[in-house]
Amino acid sequence: MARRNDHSKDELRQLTLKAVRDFLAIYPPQDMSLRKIAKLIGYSPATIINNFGSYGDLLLAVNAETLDELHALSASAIRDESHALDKSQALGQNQAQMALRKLARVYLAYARKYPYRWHLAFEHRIAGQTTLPAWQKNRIDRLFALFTEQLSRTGTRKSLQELHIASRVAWAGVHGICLLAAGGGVVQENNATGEQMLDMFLTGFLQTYTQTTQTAQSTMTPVRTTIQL
Amino acid sequence: MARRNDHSKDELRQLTLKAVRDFLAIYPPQDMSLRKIAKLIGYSPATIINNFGSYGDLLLAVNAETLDELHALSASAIRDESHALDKSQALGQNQAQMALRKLARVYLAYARKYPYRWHLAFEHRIAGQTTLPAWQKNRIDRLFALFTEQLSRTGTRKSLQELHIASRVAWAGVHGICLLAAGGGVVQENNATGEQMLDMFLTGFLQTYTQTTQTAQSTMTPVRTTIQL
DNA sequence: TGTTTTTTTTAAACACTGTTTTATAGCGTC
DNA sequence: GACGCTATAAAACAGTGTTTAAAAAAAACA
Repeated sequence: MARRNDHSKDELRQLTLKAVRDFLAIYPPQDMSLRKIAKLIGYSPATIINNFGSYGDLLLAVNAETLDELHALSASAIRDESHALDKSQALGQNQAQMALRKLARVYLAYARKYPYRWHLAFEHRIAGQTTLPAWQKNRIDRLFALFTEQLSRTGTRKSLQELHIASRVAWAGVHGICLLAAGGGVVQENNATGEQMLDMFLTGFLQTYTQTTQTAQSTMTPVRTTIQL
Repeated sequence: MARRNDHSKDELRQLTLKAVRDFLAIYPPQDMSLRKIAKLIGYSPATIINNFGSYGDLLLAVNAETLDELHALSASAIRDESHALDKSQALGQNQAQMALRKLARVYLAYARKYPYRWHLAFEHRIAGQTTLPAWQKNRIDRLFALFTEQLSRTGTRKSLQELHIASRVAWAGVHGICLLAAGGGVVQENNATGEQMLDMFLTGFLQTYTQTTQTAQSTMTPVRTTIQL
């Protein structure tokens, strides 16, 4: 009915986001609803919509937080690795490889610690929206960039295109393994640990990536035509 | 109100499943609803629920179809590859590697052709259900088994545990890349083609997998402690 | 100070959703 | 023909996100 002035616009935003975070710490996204969050913060559903635009936009804001947090953790983990100089074989290449492994482990640890929020961030699609907003896409790209940076530091000469593809492959592999290891999805793996899978993947990937030079593409499989089902 | 006897129980099941398939050929899963499907087949919502148990169970049935179709296509693609004897170097190992590459391409082609159904099959979780039914889990395991089979045919001696992990890694990599290449999700990649990414992934994975023997695990990264965030 | 304007908030209405209940129309059986 | 059984759906229910309209408090202005 009337204005309350209990919280400022920004305070209410933070209050709402925290409520969602707390909810997703216990319950999966499909159990969440606008009205439940509204009740949790003691405001009406319409108030949340006024502040975020829509329920979908609220989820998008939560996802932005999640991606930011994941990025921050990843970046700091890499920074730690870069600063700790490996005395046994003080080579930037190996530092880069170690950084990539650490990156992968941070991903896995995050997906395990916040499974619902992690899941929501990577699979939520807005109802009518076919493409997600630019500020969200930038956050995804920033995550990719972490992989690209470290791969470029491995010392192997690659074309920009190859580097681009390699970073996507690295990310996709890590993501797929996290999906399997962190559960929450349809597929789930219990017999193999996520760490084992990540190690096997990165060992194979990095070994071939660092030994193959730009010009010697002959070790790569020849291009084939797309399969028609 | 009254019984119509237009279709038998099984006919109605097939009719409903086809309606869902047709719907998902055009519109994404989040636009679908029980009532829309009911209207599409000319029956009431309650009739569908009587036949499938719930809307969630209907989706589960659709997913079963999807997984069956994907399995059938994969299996036949592998069979073709196994029968076509490679005359240049008629070795089972390379046949297995080629089969794995073909497997990956079938996955990608399927995810591209039926993005919405593919997405639904791998990310749909029933609301209250924490674990999916056994008959569905078996279908997922059957997909993994295709990877396990081919990996075991590469001729490299591995422990059962290692083979198990490797098949999961292979699947996860392929899945992650399909997620990226087939779109539909939050992340999407346009600059790199799915085929390029699959080739790079499998080349790296298979090269290391086939060269590393069971006893020589020294090339693998030493086990580390789990990261605490 | 009193009045107007603006802003914040919500209650209520709306159009949906999946599900349950209840009633009924048709079929097979005696 | 009367009986039960079964398939079907209409209606009711509890929930969803969103829009509309109204009201009250704060801010701006006189």
